[in-house]
Amino acid sequence: MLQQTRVEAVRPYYENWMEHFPTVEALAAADGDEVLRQWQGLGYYSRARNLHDSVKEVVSRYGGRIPAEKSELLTLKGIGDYTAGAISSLAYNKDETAVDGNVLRVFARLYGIRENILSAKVKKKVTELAREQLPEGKAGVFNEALIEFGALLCIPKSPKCGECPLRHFCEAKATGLEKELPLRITGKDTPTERYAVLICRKSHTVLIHRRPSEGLLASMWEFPMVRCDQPHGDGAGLRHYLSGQGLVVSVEETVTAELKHVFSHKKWDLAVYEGRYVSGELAESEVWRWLPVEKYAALPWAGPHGKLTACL
DNA sequence: GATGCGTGGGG
DNA sequence: TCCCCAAGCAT
Repeated sequence: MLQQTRVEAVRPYYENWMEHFPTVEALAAADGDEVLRQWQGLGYYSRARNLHDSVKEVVSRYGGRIPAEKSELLTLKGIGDYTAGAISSLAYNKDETAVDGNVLRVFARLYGIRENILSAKVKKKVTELAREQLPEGKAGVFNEALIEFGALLCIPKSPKCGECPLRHFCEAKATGLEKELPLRITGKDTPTERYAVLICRKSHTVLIHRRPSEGLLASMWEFPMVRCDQPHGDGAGLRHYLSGQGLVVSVEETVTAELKHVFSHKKWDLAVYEGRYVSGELAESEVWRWLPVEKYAALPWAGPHGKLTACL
């Protein structure tokens, strides 16, 4: 859960998770959709699938005990160099490094590394430095201290150098680069897309759609959507077409407040998706479903849609 | 090596 | 309001 995610964001999910799946056996036996549902809203949903797969592997291959050896941990889905090192050192006190974003930042400043910390080259260099410093038999507390140090003191912006016990040894501080380092050079920025969401009601059911098992928000359920920032996926044109059919449909953009307003009216019954007419005759399938309102809570919902189910 | 993959909080 | 970015991994 903590991979690329803040502790504050994880905490409530972790607490809830441990109540639902208190043991590896319980998680291994759980239904995949239920696992995804408990992860709903946390992001990076492949982590949930990987964790489920790995825990099943731990039960079937390792008798329910998570391996201590890094080489074995690395064979599990969703466990890479950092997580393998963290489990091996923190849980079993093996002499392994655990270089995460915090440790990269700390070493970049401490050693004045003026290179992109997102590169494999710097990651390798920092791992070597950490390996040299690693106190034999104390890797667990050492790694945790490094990580906590980065999370609490040597923070990304405005590091707390005044309280730092290492301020007299820090290359970045000595050269006045403590706010410039570490260097993070990313690629091109992510383009924005706009979608219209359709709320389509038929008696006491609502039309929903399951996303593909790979890619963005994989396997999550959502309300039907159409691009509304390009000519061939125009939400306004869609509304016009549908009203010409004598149908009552709502087409709104993905703004939570607007969708709450849409839900409050409860009078829609049909929709169009990707230019194809979808009617009450639409057969239920793995992908499309007319879902009774009371069953919403049982499914994993994509992004903002998950927060709307309470409105139904 | 570069890119896709979420979400929410803080400056 | 906008931008940055947070205990990475898979492809």
